[in-house]
Amino acid sequence: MSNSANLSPLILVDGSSYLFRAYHVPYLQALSTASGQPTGAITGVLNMIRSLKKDYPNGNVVVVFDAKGKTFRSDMYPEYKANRPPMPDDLRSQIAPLHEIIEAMGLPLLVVPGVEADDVIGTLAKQASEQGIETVISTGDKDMAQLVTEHVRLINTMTNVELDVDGVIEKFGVKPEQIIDYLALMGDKVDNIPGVVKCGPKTAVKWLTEHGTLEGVIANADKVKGKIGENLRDALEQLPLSYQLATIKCDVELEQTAEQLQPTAADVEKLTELYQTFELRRLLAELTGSSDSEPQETSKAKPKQAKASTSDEVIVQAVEVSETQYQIIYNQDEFLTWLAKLKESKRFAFDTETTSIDYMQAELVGLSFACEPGKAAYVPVAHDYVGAPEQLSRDWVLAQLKPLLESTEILKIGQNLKYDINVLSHYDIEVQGIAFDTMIESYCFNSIATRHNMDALAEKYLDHKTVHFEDIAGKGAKQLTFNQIDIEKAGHYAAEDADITLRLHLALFPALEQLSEQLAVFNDIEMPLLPVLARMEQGGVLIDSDLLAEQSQSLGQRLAALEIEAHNLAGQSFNLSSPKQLQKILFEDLKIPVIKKTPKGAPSTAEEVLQELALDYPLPKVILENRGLSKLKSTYTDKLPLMVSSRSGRLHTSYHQAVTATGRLSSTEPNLQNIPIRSEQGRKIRQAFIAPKDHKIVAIDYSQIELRIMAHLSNDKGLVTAFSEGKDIHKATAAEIFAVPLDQVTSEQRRSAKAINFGLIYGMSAFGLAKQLHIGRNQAQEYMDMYFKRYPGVLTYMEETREQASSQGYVETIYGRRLYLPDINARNGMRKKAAERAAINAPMQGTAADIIKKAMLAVDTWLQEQADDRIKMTMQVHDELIFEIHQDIVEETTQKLVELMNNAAELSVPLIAEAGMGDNWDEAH
DNA sequence: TAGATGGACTA
DNA sequence: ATAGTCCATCTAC
Repeated sequence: MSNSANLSPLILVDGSSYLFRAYHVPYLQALSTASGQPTGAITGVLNMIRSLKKDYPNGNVVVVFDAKGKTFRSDMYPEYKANRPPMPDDLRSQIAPLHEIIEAMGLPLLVVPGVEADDVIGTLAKQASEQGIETVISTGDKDMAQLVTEHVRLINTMTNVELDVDGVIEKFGVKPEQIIDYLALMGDKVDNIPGVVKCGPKTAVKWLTEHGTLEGVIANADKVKGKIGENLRDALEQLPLSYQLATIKCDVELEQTAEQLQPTAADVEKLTELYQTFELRRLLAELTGSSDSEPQETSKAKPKQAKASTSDEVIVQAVEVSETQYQIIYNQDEFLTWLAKLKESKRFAFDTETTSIDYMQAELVGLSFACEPGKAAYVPVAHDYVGAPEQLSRDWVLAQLKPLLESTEILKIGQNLKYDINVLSHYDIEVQGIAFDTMIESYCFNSIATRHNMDALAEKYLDHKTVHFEDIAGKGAKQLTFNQIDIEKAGHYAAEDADITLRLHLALFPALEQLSEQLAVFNDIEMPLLPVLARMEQGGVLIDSDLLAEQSQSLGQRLAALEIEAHNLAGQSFNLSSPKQLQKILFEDLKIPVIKKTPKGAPSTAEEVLQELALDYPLPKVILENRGLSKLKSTYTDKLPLMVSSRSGRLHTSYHQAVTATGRLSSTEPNLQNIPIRSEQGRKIRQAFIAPKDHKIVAIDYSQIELRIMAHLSNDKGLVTAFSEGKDIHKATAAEIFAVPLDQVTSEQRRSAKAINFGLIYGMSAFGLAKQLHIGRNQAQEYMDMYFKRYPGVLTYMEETREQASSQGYVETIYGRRLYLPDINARNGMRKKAAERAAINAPMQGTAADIIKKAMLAVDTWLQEQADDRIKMTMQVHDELIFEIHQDIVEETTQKLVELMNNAAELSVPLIAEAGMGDNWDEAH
């Protein structure tokens, strides 16, 4: 790797680019000292420097930051970076300490006024190249690609992507020396550099490939056709300026040359002090050499642990793997050797490869395993393309594996294990010992840090880019299924899946273990829930497809009639379901006044708007009815019957356990959590969710669970009392706000109170409440003031929650499930306010989610004990569980289920579940 | 053909 | 005003 000149490579760190990026990493944003000084960006940059030093042990690290104030580019072009918001205070406050730390580490630190860090880096790289010194520039900024030469490479330390000359060509499609031309053509929104309108990377590459340079493109501008050609010609005058702005200056006058910038000895005393001040415990431990004797601080006393989870950093540490050994298994001996190894290791990671992502249709094609990092095996059993080698038989392999997979002693590690469990259940294997799902580990660790699919997790936590399924199967219509993929390619992919899953577990679980409450959510709620959800998915629900077909038909007729009526009223034919066409007709042709605009600025045709317009005009009413009905038809009556499994004759959803920010489940394909209920037409769809012969549908839902949780959390005396006395809570609220006796509350007053109660759960603003109730803002504010006067405990709770969110960067449920709120201290007022509302809502919504999950566990445990196939839990809809129960035992079973749900949590107010029963879901509700 | 947009459905 | 999923349309590739 080192070059012939045998000099240490120069490692130039673009400190400012990393500082900004680290600042925006949610996981880092939550970090601060006990006294509230934010440290996330400091931590991020230091971690990055640390990993650079590890990757380039003999490298000569130099760190460069932007200086304060304007640069020569602003003189050239006053609008340069004029759009940039000022630097947020919580970032600014991290810069000086970071500089101090870097200097104490003994690393040369350059901050040169009048130019940007890029220019300093460019200058040093050029000098180094002239001396024959290899240079590596560590940056996240694509503009730096212009500096790449034979002797200068870029490394993005956050993604671990290295770019040399060929890399630049591959990534950008142009050579490094064309990068400036490329940037000039595209312009830069962020830096406010003008470019050619509508010219993105694709067009820029196309032109530069044709004409070589910006000059070439300019010379040939008159030949470019179409709108984009006009745009190019419009831009001709300012393109030279854009070129100048995009050019990194490589002749900055510096006090020291590249050669003179050498590290000095670290000032350990100063460093220690700084690390202590900023509570950078891991770095401190490394500095004082105590890292190996005490790998984790968590095994110590409790108070320390509590502190560690509020202000300290929990690091996800990946295992180092020097090389990987992935094996494809074709014969019985090799297989049995692996089997013995798995058995011996007491825990292993596995993954199934199948023909479909739909668990009801999937057929097993192969399995992969790993029990030490870097080593994994793939066992193909059903690749059937022409010329596929002979493979072990699926039945034999599964028969051998069955005892292991069903053992409660041997622990399983997987990524989205619910899928594998469902697939294997079709081969008569009931997986047990389900201990670690890496998807859920990541979710419990931080629900919003990343998506929780394997590719994303590997990139984020292992710094590893996995082979993606599309890479081996292709995409679009001609995507192959797994059985059609060449075994050698498939084998590497599949083995990597198992290996990465194991490595993710080894990285994530120890991190999770440092957060005792989240570990409990993982161990006591989420992992036990996984097989329960698998059973519900597998069991499915029964629908009456004929009834839905009838409804589709009658909806179709009504829609046709509405369409004709709408065309008549509009005086022209148009597509009723096109908001765009409707906008034109309503607001241009019919000249109806615009009430509200969409986020993009177009006049809105949303329901609330049409509702209002319907008072004065006939067309909006027709559109409204059409909208509602066509939604019902396309999403429900047409679609649901098509999704019935031919295998079971029932409808099987997928519940997702790692999607929502707050801890709720979500449901897809189909979504059973948004089946209509409000409109008359909508309820008809619920009538198609039926019980099997001799069975009843029982639906049990929690009454006002989120408000009860609010009462519990706020411990407001009035609210707790109201619930304890079993009052109609909206009515009771109305009586307080409007200062009337309970029995004199009007229905209008109750409605307002109900809106306020909902508003509270949603982190209400006077603005939002006013909109909801169609009243003035002042009036809404008066209602709120009165509410908080009557329920002061709630006000205190809200204030404390905002305060807590702001100081620690997250809020939590009563079981300690956390939601991080990266925007809680945002400078942008809108984002900050939105984060505050989420902060208010999450503890209530999330605690409700925790409680119903606990109820599901209790119910499932009881059902397993009963082992009675006349009772089945079929659906969960956030605060409601739906069952199929044989009519002979429906009464006593329902009573028992209600009791289990009522006892799922102990709050300071009663937790009440209410049951309904019927032949279909509509009747049961 | 993928992604954005605007709208509608749920708790 | 909190949290989601899914649909049709339109646009850009």
